[in-house]
Amino acid sequence: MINLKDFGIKSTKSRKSILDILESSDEPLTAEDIYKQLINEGINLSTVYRTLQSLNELDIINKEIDKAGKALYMILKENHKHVLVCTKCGKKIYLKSCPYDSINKELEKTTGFKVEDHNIEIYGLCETCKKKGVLEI
Amino acid sequence: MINLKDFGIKSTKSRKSILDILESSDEPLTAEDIYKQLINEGINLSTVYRTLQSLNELDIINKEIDKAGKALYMILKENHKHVLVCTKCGKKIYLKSCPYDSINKELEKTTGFKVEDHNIEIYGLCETCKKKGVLEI
DNA sequence: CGCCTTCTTGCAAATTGTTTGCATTTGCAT
DNA sequence: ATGCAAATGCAAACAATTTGCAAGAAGGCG
Repeated sequence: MINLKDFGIKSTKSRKSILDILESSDEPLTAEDIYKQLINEGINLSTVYRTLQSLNELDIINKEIDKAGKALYMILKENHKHVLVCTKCGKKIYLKSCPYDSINKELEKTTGFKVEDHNIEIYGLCETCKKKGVLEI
Repeated sequence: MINLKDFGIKSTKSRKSILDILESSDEPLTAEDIYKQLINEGINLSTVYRTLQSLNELDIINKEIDKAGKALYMILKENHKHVLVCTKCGKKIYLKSCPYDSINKELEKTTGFKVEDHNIEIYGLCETCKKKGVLEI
């Protein structure tokens, strides 16, 4: 469990709750998602946004923008940067490691580009939908 | 040059202008970008948005969301789906083909996931910035 | 060519997600 | 415990995008 004081910001009830939610979720969450889980604690939506911004600046969480333009936030452990997205049922399979590392080295040679980081979303059919697909034709 | 009637929508002056701009740009554009290039033609911003939505639904253009949450649109020729992004100067190098195709086959075997499509952004340093970086240390 | 229906447009107002100003409250170093 | 800087709530501001509606244009058909 992260201690926010170590990061130079005050450890408040709101922040701890928000961090808690992020730490226990294995899916990226929107500000709204988090806010809804906190209505009973009386935490303001602005506070959620401001906290998420702080956590992001401190590199405790990661911020990305989804296809609809909404911001998604998730804890930075080993980051889920490689995702298989099923185009039929929407299921996401998060990969633990990058299957492309070897190719990246080759890419560096051929383009002269030094690879530092990357995000990959692969679209396709999960095992279930793949099977169903065959039956439906 | 695309004929919009073939796609089942009316070919209006506004739409032709917007399509023209998209066709002659090799960079993704925001609705605002396009709108600014059309102020002298008196085209409304809503029209730009509505046209972009139609073109996107017809798969004539591609829509993606940038880090700031703004929508970027670009013509779908051979789609620039593989991009090297320089984290220093922001330069983008669009790759013509996917360097990972071989690995995707392997991925299909190990995860049972049928790969249909993917988007890749690779972050790093372009050749120029890579050299500068070394000197600055 | 002109008419008619249907699709498009302009305009202004609404929506959505996110940010900000300010007065009040809270954490926490001393 | 006390004081000050940092954090919060609230309401209002914002920016990007969407929508309702009335007016205007496209293009199929006679």
